[in-house]
Amino acid sequence: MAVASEFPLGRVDVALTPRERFAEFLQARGKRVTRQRQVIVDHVARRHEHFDAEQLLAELRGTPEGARASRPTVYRTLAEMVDAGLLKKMVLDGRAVYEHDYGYPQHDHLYCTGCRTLIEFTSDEVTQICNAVASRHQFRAQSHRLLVSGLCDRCRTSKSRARHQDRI
Amino acid sequence: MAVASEFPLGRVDVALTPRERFAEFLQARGKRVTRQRQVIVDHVARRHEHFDAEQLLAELRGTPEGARASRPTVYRTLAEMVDAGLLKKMVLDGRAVYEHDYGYPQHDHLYCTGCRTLIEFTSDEVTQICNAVASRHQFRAQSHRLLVSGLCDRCRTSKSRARHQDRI
DNA sequence: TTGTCTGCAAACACTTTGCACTTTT
DNA sequence: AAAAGTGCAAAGTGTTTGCAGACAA
Repeated sequence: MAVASEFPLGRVDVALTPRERFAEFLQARGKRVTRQRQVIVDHVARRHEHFDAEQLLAELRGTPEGARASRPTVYRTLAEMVDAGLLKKMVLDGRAVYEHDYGYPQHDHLYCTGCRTLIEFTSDEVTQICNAVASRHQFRAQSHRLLVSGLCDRCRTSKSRARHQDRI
Repeated sequence: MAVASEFPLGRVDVALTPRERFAEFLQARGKRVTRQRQVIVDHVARRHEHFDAEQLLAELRGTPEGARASRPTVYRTLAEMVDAGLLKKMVLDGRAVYEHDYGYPQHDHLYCTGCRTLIEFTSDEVTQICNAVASRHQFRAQSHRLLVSGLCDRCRTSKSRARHQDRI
């Protein structure tokens, strides 16, 4: 059994910064480039791990007055960033989790149900299988999401075993 | 590119009926075999499609007086059935969706973002890839979930295009 | 100026919980 | 009789919305 190449994921060369790309997207839609939207893109661009809306909100609360945004605005802007192709959204344990999409290669995840850590991996084969299956069903595959859940080395050997195994 | 065998999914021979297996599970845990729990297993066993808690609840509302169960009981019992290995739970569009697990082969899904239909397919290769990736990361893979989303034939050609593409 | 955006508070959908009463064992 | 389960109403959680005032174009 062959498995596609795998490598540490990182930023790939892209023409525009996330901020620029978002501004472009907003303008194309007749939306406005507001202070809040910029604060959010910039902050998100600085992060490199997965995060959820409340986490982001909490982080913004810790920044100077002028660099904050309210809860509704955070939610609204995250949705726009997904539309803009800057972020990818997935639902885990009942809440939405975001990760960078812009300038990052397609990848999937290992999820440790013990410590709730996400680890990224890539596999071209998965994509190929998706396409093959889709065409067999007259489907046009637009994307796929593969989540392999289990226990990481640490959680497997530690006493504090996995809890949330039912909430994939 | 080779893709694993694929076949219409159906009930596989198993020793016990879902009702019996659930009773066994309950007894093993010192839980009681109540009228409501039986009503729910039986009803679920009769269904063969994917469903969510509110759907099930609505269906039970339409049955004779003695064959109903309250919302909390439905939610509690579905969780128990997942524990018992009778049902599998997945989260789609923000709500939990259940499908049979007992006596059914492992499979994955195509999801049409237009009409929100789920289509099952099997692929041994996916499982193999999961295991290979997991072991490379010192993970013990317990399960995986692969969702290929896109548009089915009908939705692709109809005018009413997909909406909810962001809520996988 | 014009129309969009923001933030507040309130509403939401889905799910879970506290508790007095009922039922299984 | 003892222990666990049920249903009701109420509380939660994460997320969305209506609307008046604030702001970008």
